[in-house]
Amino acid sequence: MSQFVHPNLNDVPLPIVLHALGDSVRLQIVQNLAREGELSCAKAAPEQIVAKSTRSNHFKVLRAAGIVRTRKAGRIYLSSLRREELDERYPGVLDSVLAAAVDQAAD
Amino acid sequence: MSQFVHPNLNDVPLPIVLHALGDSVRLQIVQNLAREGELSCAKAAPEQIVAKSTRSNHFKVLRAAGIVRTRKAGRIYLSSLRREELDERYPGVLDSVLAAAVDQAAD
DNA sequence: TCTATAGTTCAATATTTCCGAACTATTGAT
DNA sequence: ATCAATAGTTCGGAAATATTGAACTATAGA
Repeated sequence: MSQFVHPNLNDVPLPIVLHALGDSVRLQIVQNLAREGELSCAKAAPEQIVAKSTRSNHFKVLRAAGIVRTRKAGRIYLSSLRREELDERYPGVLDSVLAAAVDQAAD
Repeated sequence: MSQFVHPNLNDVPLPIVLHALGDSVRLQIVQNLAREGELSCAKAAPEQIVAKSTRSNHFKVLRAAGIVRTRKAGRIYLSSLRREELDERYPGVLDSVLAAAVDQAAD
């Protein structure tokens, strides 16, 4: 049903962004999107890790934080990072987080 | 009782750091410490905002995330940012967060 | 049209966070 | 020495969040 709401980044306070990034599953999703570009929910966060409904909720959190944009393509939902926008609003934050996350990846 | 535990930053995963920063009260504490240097708990986070016990817990979270170091001085506990260490472990993260937080401050 | 797939929503449970109350330790005054 | 005040911690329960399975929606393909 719902076509998703993607907030204007000016309306997203910094703690919301950091909170969204401050979860290992979501951070992994963000990393995957950074590495691979647009991905389906399933590919961005394999279901072994969390239940399908939890995963869906993680994407909701990421969207609400302005970190991810999701569009529907057939029966799939493709998400991608809002990199430039985010970098304009909060310069360096996403970049440094992604750089820091690189050496943590355990897959 | 407890003399505080301050983890080695190598033992602190990135999501823990981001989670600690992803709360408006804690972020404000961090900003205050960045601006003023070493501060007592009370000065870093005035009690009007949250209960004393909550504030105490926020500091515990910040310590566990390796963001803050606390030492006892008389009946006061002085906390300060672990800036250099944090910057060595996660370059740019704290700096960009502090820079981004500046224009958000509402006091 | 029937079945499978991808994801959402909902309601219940599990986990976290927040708070007040009781406690510890230190200081300063009497 | 004792008493009162201050700064913070710890604890247990209440409030808020997160996670999950089950039921649902929508699309695609046979």
